[in-house]
Amino acid sequence: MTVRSPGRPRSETARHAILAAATSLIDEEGYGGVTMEGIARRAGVSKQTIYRWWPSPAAIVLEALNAGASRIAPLVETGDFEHDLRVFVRHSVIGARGKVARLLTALMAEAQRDPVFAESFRNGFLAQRRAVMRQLLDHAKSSGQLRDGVDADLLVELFFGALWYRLLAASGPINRRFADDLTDALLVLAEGRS
Amino acid sequence: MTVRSPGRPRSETARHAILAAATSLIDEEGYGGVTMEGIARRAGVSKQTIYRWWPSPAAIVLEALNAGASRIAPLVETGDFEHDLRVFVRHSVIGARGKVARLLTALMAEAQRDPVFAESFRNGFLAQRRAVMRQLLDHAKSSGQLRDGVDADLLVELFFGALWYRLLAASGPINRRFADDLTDALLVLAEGRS
Amino acid sequence: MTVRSPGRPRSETARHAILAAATSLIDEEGYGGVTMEGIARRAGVSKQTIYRWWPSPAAIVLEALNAGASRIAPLVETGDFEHDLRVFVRHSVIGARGKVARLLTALMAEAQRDPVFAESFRNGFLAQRRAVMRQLLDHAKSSGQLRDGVDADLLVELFFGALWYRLLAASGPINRRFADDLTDALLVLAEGRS
Amino acid sequence: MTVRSPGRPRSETARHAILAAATSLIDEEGYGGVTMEGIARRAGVSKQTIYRWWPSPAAIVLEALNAGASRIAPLVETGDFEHDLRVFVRHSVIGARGKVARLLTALMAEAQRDPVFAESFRNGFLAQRRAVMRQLLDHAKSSGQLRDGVDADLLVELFFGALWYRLLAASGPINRRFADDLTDALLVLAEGRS
DNA sequence: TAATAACCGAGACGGTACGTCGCGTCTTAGG
DNA sequence: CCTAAGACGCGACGTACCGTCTCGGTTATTA
Repeated sequence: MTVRSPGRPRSETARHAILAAATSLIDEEGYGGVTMEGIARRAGVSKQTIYRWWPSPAAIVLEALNAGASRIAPLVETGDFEHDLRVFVRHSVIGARGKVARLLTALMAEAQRDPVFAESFRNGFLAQRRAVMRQLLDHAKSSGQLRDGVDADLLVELFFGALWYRLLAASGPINRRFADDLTDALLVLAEGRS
Repeated sequence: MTVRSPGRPRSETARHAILAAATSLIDEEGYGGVTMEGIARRAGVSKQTIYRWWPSPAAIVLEALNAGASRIAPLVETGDFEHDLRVFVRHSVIGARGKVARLLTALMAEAQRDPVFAESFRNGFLAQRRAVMRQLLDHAKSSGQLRDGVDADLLVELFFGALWYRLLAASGPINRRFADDLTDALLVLAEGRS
Repeated sequence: MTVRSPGRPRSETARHAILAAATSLIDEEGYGGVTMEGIARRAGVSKQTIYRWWPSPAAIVLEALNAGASRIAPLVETGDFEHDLRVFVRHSVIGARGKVARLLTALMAEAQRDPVFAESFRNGFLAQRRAVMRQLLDHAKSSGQLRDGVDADLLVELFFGALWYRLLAASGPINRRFADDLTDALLVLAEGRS
Repeated sequence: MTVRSPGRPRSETARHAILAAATSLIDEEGYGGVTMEGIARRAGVSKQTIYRWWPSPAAIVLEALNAGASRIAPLVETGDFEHDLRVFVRHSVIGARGKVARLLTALMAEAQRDPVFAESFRNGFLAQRRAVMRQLLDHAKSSGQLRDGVDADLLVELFFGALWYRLLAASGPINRRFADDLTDALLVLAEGRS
């Protein structure tokens, strides 16, 4: 028994046009060219409609990321730690290329300017990504596939740190090779291999 | 016999006032509040003077960082790899706190918006920091203190990745404990310890 | 056997609330602050309801004026021209003070902006007021109390002109003294007194 | 020895373009269509430049009126009261037609909305016009051309009242006939003619 | 000692985006 | 058929910065 409030319902058309406009603007003009005004123009929407639902361009971009990327690196566990970790890292790395990379770097940049957005980005998106990997490590620890005394949180930060650094500092290619190198290092730390 | 061009020389007073204004604005209002206009106002300087010497606020901030932080983690090598690495990491981590942290995150954010600045920041500041650590690893390898097949570049990225991720994602404290945890992990990877 | 159209009848509650909101808004915020949006808010009424019955804020204000001021200077004729004129002028002047003054000036201002409203205001309210005075003069002329060749229309315009000028230009007090001075001047022109 | 302040001087080009844009907009779209935005567009000028010098469209229109109409009814006195009054009235009436009429009604309307502008309009333009006629009457009184006990201020208000009422209420034509009818009435009141 | 040159402050200029307000229209649920 | 609620495209508001452009003045070197 859903209760419907009166009044004209929110336009899904407008919402999609706004998200699409934001992402296409990032691609074409870079994040510096993404403005509320520009999104409104391209989406054929009034500024008021945008401000009614989002406080900033970053919030729009974040929603676009979440909408289009719910499938990024969904955790698939077989129970074989090495295999699961390798798959997770590959998905995470490969999923952070191209358009998604532009969204990600834009959001991280904006989080440094806007404390309100920073809070939602860090506690939302970033924490969630860490939690996924953390869960994988926890299961491996439970099944005795990790050596004693492994600091799971540190492994998580090493992985995401390296990935984000590649994105933000453009210090090298983001490809399968990079993913596997990272995986190997993580395995050394997690399993005590040499 | 220094060659002096004719005309009024550049005012050091103005230069210092501008750098000071930029850093104090970052502290007080966050990076979003740092504008050419605001810097000119606070420094008691005309906008023309600023534009004559810097193309953007980020360039000013970068110069302020370099000016005030030339002493950050100058490499001090004793030849004992473990010790030298630990000292380097500690200096790097401790040096990236407080006001310096605000400068760093602001610059990394701006590099995502402004491709011109990005080029100078990545190839200048970031590459230089990596080179310092890289040198330390190279010396250790030369003296046989690293196991064979160690990927020095990967170690560098793991370290700076984790440090920058802490800065940008505010995922945890930036302190000596964090530095030593990182050092331990790096040693495992570099020396094959378990 | 009154014919009633089907459907929900018009809400008198809403109508009164709208008129009251409009007049109170003029008093509190001046005519510039009277908007359809603001009236709806204050009256607790939807905008649609207002637009269904009135085309503009001015139309609402005009209705409020007519509703609350039907008793302004109703012509009372005793047959004594001087007395009747004096009474009419006094009523007209005194009746154009306070809240009514604010309504009147607002309407005259709006008539300069909105040609549609101007037509109804000029041919309705303004012409009607002139007609009342004109009737008084016609009766006096019929009974031989005006000298020959008097231009009744000019007298009407001199009176309303002076009154409106006081209202719009705030060139002096609007009181009984002003009314009687005007009356005396009109009598000179109408009766040939000196 | 004029002291010049430093900085770029005000652009006369921009000033003229703004005044011209404002008057042409009034002609073409009516006063309701005169906005800061529209003036800026038509004048090819930034909004900031307008706001730097004028607080409202009405202030621009007032300046345009003063600039273009300094020659309106400049008092020309021969000493012959009847003649001088007739000329003054004719000039005042004929000068208040066409484009000037649109400026005048727009300004009077705006004075009802904006108390700040009202003050400058009433104490500036309107009071000045009254003062001119007042001076004419004073000189006539000094030379014994007015009967005793004439209330000069009342005559002034009767004249300007009638003129403004014609403008605002569109109650009749604004032409030489109207001017002379008014003059005749004023002479009756001033000289005691019959 | 003058001329020349590069700097400095002040501040106006044409622009673009900001975030808000009101417009008049529309689409709901409900009396 | 009316009402309230409220979202919609639209356009103006007044402000903040952008980067550029004159101005009047101030130090320097060079002739």
